[in-house]
Amino acid sequence: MTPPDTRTRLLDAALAVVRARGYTATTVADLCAAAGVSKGAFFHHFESKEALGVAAAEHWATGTSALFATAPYHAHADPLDRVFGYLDFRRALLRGTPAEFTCFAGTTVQETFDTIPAIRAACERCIVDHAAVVAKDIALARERYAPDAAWSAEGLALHTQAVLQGAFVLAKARGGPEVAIDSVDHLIRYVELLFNRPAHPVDTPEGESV
Amino acid sequence: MTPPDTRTRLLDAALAVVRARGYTATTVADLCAAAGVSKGAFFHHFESKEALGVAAAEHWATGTSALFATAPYHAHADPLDRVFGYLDFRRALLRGTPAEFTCFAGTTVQETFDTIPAIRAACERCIVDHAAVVAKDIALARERYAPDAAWSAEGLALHTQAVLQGAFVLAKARGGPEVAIDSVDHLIRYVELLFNRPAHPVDTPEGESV
DNA sequence: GCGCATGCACCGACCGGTCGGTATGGTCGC
DNA sequence: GCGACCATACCGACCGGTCGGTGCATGCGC
Repeated sequence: MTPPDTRTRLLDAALAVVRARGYTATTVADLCAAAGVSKGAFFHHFESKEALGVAAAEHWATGTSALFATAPYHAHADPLDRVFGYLDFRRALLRGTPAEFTCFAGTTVQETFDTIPAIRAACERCIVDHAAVVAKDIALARERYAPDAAWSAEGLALHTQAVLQGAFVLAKARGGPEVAIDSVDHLIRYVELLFNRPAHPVDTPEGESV
Repeated sequence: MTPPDTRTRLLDAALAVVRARGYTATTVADLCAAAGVSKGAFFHHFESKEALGVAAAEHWATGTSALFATAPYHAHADPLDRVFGYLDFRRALLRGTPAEFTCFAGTTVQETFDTIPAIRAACERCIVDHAAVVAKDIALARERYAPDAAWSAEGLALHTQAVLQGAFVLAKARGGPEVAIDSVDHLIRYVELLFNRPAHPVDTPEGESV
């Protein structure tokens, strides 16, 4: 296991520190300290703090898309089962402190949407691209189970992301994940109602891993 | 119409500037310039930037609770009509730029939840107290129309706030209110399904005011 | 195998500017 | 003339960013 290189260490540090303290409050010195590198190394790899912000958003997208791509719910043959599997998976991730389970892109875009266009755009791609992945299974499920529904797969996928982002905000305000879990439960109930599939079999693991 | 006093001008400026730029990125000088007062005036009325943040959250709570208390949807005799009236009202507020329609408390708590406990707590009160107001009508509607429901009025009220907060995040990422409106539409559909009242009469005004 | 030139990764002291906050003095209603 | 209110000059700390320099891996002539 080779240790991550300096650039990756800085990006990982950015994800952790910014999620806890926010983008603006995070200083370059903070990131260097967290990554264990010098300021010279920072500006060798990134031409500015803004450039790091953009790169960190892309790094976040890479990490999360890998996490979801390898998640076990893809094994379901039925697309609607995969949709519920995705939601259960998101629900199961709501553990620990808010800084640990909340979203880098959502946090960062709130601070930068009006002042740093490049970072806003990078965060938008993060969220929209992930929603597009979710929308694929929703579209298949809609085609099979609700072809005449008044809502679109893309719109419902974006709504799932909105609920999650809002759940993160409330969890931060409250100081714990419970309120976020409750909100995701409402989202799951909504999807059950949309597809007329009440009380889907929750595969909440008893002996869980990670 | 007497002009607002210095303290109120600073608080109003804080709501506007922080919603656009974020709490950390907003400097005391920014606030003084926006309010048209001197730095001495600022520190006469607030002992620190943090104290202003707490006061601004309370100022925000005061303003929003007044806005919702005087909204026309309270005229409905039926509590469920008031719930839908509230959601329609929230939907109608989603106009203009994200900085104009998003929430001071939600924005600020994202930056400060892990670093400034007093501000986190003030923002939590903002959101939770507002949810409690909404929960009252939901509780009455639940009692009348869905007494055996598996969800609580308080939980559903918090979920409405989560959807709105998440809708704000997506609107900031996208740069406009459309995606937020779509998400609120999903929320309205969810409540319709919960109460078995499909396609409630939307009082979307054609000749609208404010 | 050796000496040396080259270039990349990295270091950390340093810069101008800005931060939140303070000290002091003036103005004005009572 | 006194206290509430506000203006202004100013402070030390810290910000993002720069820059001259160092250590080390590599390539190459011989």
